[in-house]
Amino acid sequence: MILKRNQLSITGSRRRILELFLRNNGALAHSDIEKKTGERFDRVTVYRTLQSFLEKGIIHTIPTSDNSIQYALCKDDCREGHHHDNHVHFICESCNTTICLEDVIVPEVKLPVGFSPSDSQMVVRGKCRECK
Amino acid sequence: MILKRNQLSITGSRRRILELFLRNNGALAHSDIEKKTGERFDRVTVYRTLQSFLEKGIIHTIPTSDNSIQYALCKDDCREGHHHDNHVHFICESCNTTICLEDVIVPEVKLPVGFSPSDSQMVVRGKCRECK
DNA sequence: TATTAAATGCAACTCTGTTGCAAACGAATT
DNA sequence: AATTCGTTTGCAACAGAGTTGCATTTAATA
Repeated sequence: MILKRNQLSITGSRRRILELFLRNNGALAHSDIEKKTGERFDRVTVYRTLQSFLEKGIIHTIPTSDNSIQYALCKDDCREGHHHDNHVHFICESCNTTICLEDVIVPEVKLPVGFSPSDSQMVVRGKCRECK
Repeated sequence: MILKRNQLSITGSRRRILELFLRNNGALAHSDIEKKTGERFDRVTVYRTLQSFLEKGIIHTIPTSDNSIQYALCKDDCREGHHHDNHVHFICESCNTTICLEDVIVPEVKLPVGFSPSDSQMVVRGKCRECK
């Protein structure tokens, strides 16, 4: 709630979707959100809400190999446009949850000559704490 | 050509698509393949061809943040189901090519207690050799 | 070259994401 | 509390990506 003061006007869908993220400590895909809000909002509204959360730096995206984008809350020190989500993401093969490992930062790698990196993503698959 | 002897019957689309991968030293998305084959094959055929290449371990997928799956040739020592594509992938922000950095292997990371990893993916964005 | 299982193309469909526009709503003001 | 104004929402319509069933064609074998 207080979070939203930062930037955006308070509307039903934004409140509801933000609450979802706060309660759920893992990443959510668009389809998860549609399901969990119980079809109370139009698909388009959900898309646009996620879009504005992204722009404001409230959430970040996690690429997955199965072509579904996952969204997760950013830490407080993320500001508009300027993300610090340089942590590793974990996808559990059993329960299929995507978890931000905030304390595990993406290691640097030495690239071949000529390549200059600007951003690195790392996704680890396996079994999570609960499913092990 | 010889590659295909390994597993699958030789058909027009498979030959054509495999050639594409061999000539193109970067990853290809489904749409790239449709374009580059000049609409000579049905969309469905392209999907099914990629599907069977994946199953046989001829190609592997690379997750990207923009929700498009990239496909790239595997090294020869990939066998059915058992992939060794533990290398870093590079996506150029200028020319938008995805490149397999075969020589850069994904580093290990220390996970929190309880998490057991089975597979790691790492994608680096930036400027490639040509665009720098 | 005849046979058979596999691969292809087509049609139809679902799912995901986008855009334009009118109606509804939130926030600030009076 | 009512008014105003810019933002947000929902709807309809659309575009693209991917899937499935089925009839036809084709590759590999004998």
